[in-house]
Amino acid sequence: MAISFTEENYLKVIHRLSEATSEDISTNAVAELMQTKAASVTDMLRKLADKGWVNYQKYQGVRLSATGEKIALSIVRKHRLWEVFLVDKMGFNWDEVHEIAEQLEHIESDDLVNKLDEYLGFPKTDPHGDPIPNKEGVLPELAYSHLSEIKANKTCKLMGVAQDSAVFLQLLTKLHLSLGAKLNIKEINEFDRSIFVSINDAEPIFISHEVAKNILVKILA
Amino acid sequence: MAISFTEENYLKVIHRLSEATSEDISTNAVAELMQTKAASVTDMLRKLADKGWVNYQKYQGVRLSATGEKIALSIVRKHRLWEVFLVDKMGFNWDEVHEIAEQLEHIESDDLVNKLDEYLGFPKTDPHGDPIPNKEGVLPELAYSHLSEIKANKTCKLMGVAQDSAVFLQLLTKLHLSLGAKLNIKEINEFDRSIFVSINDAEPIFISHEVAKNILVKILA
DNA sequence: AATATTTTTTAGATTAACCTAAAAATTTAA
DNA sequence: TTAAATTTTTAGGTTAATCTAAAAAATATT
Repeated sequence: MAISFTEENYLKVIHRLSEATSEDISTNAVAELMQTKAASVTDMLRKLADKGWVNYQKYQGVRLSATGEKIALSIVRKHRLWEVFLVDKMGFNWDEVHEIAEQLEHIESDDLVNKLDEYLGFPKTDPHGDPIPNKEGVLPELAYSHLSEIKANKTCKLMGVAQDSAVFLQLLTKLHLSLGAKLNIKEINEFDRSIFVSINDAEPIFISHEVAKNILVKILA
Repeated sequence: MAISFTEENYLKVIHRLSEATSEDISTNAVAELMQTKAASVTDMLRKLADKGWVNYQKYQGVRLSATGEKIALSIVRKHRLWEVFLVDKMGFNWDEVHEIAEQLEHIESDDLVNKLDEYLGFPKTDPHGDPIPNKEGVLPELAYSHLSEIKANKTCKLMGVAQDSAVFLQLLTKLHLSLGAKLNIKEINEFDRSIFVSINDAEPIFISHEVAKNILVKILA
């Protein structure tokens, strides 16, 4: 069945909200991410339900059907592969690629996506550490921790970020925090849960709790 | 001023028709290429004229304004650069890339286009031999001849095609006619203007006038 | 449990791009 | 040079996606 640009964006947004919770997704939550009004969302949810891509009962919220999930994952796959392309091949910084990938994710050609995947060397994650679904739509489970939850004196590796906003990514760049960096938690300040961290064995720097919450790490020791 | 997907396609089509003639472009001609009805074209032409992208007087046909020409050329530039990408980097055949490039040409990011241009090595033509406008929108004049106009015993080089349809390109591939091939016209048949041509000094093969008309060549000797 | 608040839906419009059918203008041909 | 044929435009609708305002349902609060 044919799918429009807008329908794809709705499925993507519902998918993204569903990752954070097992509850049904509210109309208002979708409206906020879609930057539109609740009334418009209601219309669209009815339409998506008619097409069989979501399960929706009025006043009860929405969730993706199996088909809807498949479509959403294929869009996520395209988005993340194009981000890898933009950073690795085109030389963009990680904070510049989101908007362009939002456009590229709607290009329709399975053949192209799979060739791109191969050309990029079948990457497992995008430039922000987010996992890339494979051809079958299977998302590798990465199970990372938030830097804010790591105990003092632990060593870990920066594997991803919980937020793709340009301002956040630019801040990380200024702090010399990039994917793969080795992080050693020197001290956790009781006052505001800010931390002192040594990046790649350099002099420890100060990091706010807010920043630490949005950094995903793998514990090394 | 904001431009829609559809408006871009109209400008592209008017541009393409304008290349073949210095006359004003008729509503019907646009309708045919846009695969729509004349009435819809009239609506759109009025709108494009309001935006200053075309000069249009009712019943008199349409032509691109300077601004419109600029926009059209930037779309052509994107289309052709993406075609080079698809063939050179993704490994597609020249008859498979048109539809995908029709989608990619609407991706909006000057930065990306220029980075792509550089990544591809600033190509002068796309995989069909069509010239690629530079950053400033200047189209290199290539001035090729149609194979159907070349005299017997002349040698020439296949530089492009006058048609991008998959069926035509697939036929050329079957006949071993590809960009850069050296062609030697052995004989022109008076009966139907078909010709015998040797490709890269191989045994001469038979080519119909219809095919020859759509092959662009540079005369060597 | 009744009321107040919030969320969601319905009703009715709007806009872009398209359509059909009929009218008007242009072009071709007798 | 009028009549016929063709092309183009106008008039009036349709569909997808949106909106505002008001009504209905769900949730929270006293």
